Amino acid sequence: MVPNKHDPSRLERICQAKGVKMTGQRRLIARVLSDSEDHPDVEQVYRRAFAIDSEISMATVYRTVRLFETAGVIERRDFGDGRARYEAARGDHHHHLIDLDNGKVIEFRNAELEGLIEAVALELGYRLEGIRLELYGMSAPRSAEEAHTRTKQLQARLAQAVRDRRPR
Amino acid sequence: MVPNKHDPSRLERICQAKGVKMTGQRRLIARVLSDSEDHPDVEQVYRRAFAIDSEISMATVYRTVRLFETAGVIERRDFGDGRARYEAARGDHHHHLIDLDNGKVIEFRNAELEGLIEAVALELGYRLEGIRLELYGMSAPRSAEEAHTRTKQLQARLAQAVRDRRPR
DNA sequence: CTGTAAATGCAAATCATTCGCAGTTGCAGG
DNA sequence: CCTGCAACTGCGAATGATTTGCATTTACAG
Repeated sequence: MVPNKHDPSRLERICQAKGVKMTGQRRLIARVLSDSEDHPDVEQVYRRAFAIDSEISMATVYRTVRLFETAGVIERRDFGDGRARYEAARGDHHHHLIDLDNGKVIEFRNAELEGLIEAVALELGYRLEGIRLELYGMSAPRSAEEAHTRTKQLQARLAQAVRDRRPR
Repeated sequence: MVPNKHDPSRLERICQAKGVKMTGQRRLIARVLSDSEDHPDVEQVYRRAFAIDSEISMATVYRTVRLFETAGVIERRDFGDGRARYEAARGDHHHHLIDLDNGKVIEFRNAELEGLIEAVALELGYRLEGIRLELYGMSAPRSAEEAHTRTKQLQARLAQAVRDRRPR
């Protein structure tokens, strides 16, 4: 029932346009990344691809993801947990806010902020080539009660973190 | 000539105040980090410590640096080159601008910027707990000529980077 | 001075990622 | 539709940073 000439995923089309040679597994990875709305690490990409077609290896995922990145088709992210995350490259620069409660990643953009950052770089005598901005925050509580609960949770979390370090 | 009761380094004093148990190698590492004005990685810390007293192992440096970090005495940095850097924790938050020409790290601070960032977080419904901001830039050329040279260098650099990926 | 918990050194183990190599495949040119 | 070869893939072994197990040493309270 699956059409032989499957319609290419968004990223596959972009690869095509950029002249990146496509193969079965590259198409698959392109599709997985096109369909992902989050920031999967390589293993997640591998698992999602494997679920569709088990004819793929980690090595190829690593190679392909690297290829796509240097081709500018996807972007690498590093949220400080020791493994690379990827997301489809969109035209805009956006930044990330990581929710310390649940690890969720919220994307945002702000022209004023960007302008100011560029100005700061210029002031230091530099032409800005890249920004890496991540915010870490707790979703603001609506009530004092909620705030209290949250504070206790945070304390517990921090104590735990101190105990077994090396966040996963 | 070295006094037996050596005067404690700044970080050693802070550890003391925080109740971190000190030993010979911890004192040594505290001194090395106190004296470092840059952002050494673990191997550099090890080398600098080893140069003073070879009675120290990498494992201990790793463990101590981890200990100091969780105690809030030093801060871990990650400039995206795959190894952790450390610097003594100062009271202020500051950010880093990495010079793409020579890898030098410039520190800066900007209240306006920080305020704006906090506002952005708030706007998203979050209380800001941490910021990670790194700028990557090329030192701005003073002349058109210099600009041209620089552009060519950049192109060569980029081409090279594309070729052998994995920045060191 | 002594006992014990904590710290250290060493080497082996982990973890994410890359690489070597032999076998497979995509596809330009016939 | 065939051919040939460069490019691609899978596998497992190699890397590089960091952590850990364990036997030994050390700090220091009693």
